[in-house]
Amino acid sequence: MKLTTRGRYAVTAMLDLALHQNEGPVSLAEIAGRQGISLSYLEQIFSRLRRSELVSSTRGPGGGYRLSRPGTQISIADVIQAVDEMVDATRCGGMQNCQAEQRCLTHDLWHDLSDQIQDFLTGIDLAQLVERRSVREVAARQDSIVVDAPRSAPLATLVNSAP
Amino acid sequence: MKLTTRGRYAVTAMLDLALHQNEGPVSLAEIAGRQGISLSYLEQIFSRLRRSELVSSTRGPGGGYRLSRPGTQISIADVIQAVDEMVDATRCGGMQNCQAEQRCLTHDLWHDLSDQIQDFLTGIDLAQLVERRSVREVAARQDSIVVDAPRSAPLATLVNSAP
DNA sequence: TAATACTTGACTGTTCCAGTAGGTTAATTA
DNA sequence: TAATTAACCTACTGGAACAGTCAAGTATTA
Repeated sequence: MKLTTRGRYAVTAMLDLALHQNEGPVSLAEIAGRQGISLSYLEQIFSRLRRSELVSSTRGPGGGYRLSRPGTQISIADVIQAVDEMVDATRCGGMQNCQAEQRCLTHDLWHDLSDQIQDFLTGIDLAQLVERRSVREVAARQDSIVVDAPRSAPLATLVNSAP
Repeated sequence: MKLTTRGRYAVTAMLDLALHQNEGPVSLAEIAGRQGISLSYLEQIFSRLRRSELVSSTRGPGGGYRLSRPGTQISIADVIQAVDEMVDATRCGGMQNCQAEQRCLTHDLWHDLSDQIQDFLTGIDLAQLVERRSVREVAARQDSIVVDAPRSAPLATLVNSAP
């Protein structure tokens, strides 16, 4: 089974992206600030998300990331699969060589469980999450608070309007 | 999320126990031999299963373990919970302090996923597993091969023949 | 050209799983 | 009573992978 902080961060960050997409490209520093995730770690995560073509990036000032397709077409399973390996509860990873090259006693059980999880995560997309009341509530709270982002403290662009 | 080899071993061993219960107490050496699990590791696992009162033991020659209640009353969730910590997909472990002492953006999502998994694992008990064709097939295969389980090197004896 | 911001890769500390090793205690059998 | 069997317990270890850091590079825009 694979479901780690990295996967959770990835979904959270993608959801943040979906929430702020209308404002143009979203920089990782913004996401890091809002969601309380290490910027450097986010960079690693988005490198994988980009390779899986879930996001596209624009460089330079004012640049950042955006979803590469509508939120209705990005499932939670897509996101997790991009950053963690496939969610799979079997030991053999679906192969049937769990015990001495043969199927182990509980192979089918874990296989069924994997399907269960997979179906659940495939059945939810980013657009659905954005609509949820609980998500909107937390998002509103986060937007009302300005948090500073680490690294070289490029605070100016977040807080100040005048140079 | 917590679903490791230990949890899988525990379920497999408990299922083995359920399958051979009618023959009296089952020793860990037998289970280790049949299921290809290290004996020492099994001892650790059964120590937890015993503390959770899922199995009871008798010492001495002819001793071993038996289920402490009917297989219909032991769910897979019970077993996994006994050896791994609670299966929980949230980071905060159900508390709502995932981000700066507040609920994080995706808290509810992971909570729902946890429920999903929990329901699935709670809905299956050992007796049901015993009845499954796929289980009976593998069990028959395992019973037809007599393996002796030495203290160390459990896998080597399964594969190699003596020179 | 300078500033911005994405990109990449190497590196590190920590945790925890999976497994090993050795011993002790209790019950049975000879 | 001694030897055998098997549960019971504690400590230790190698390795993997996660979570996170650091630093240098490259592309884009003002």
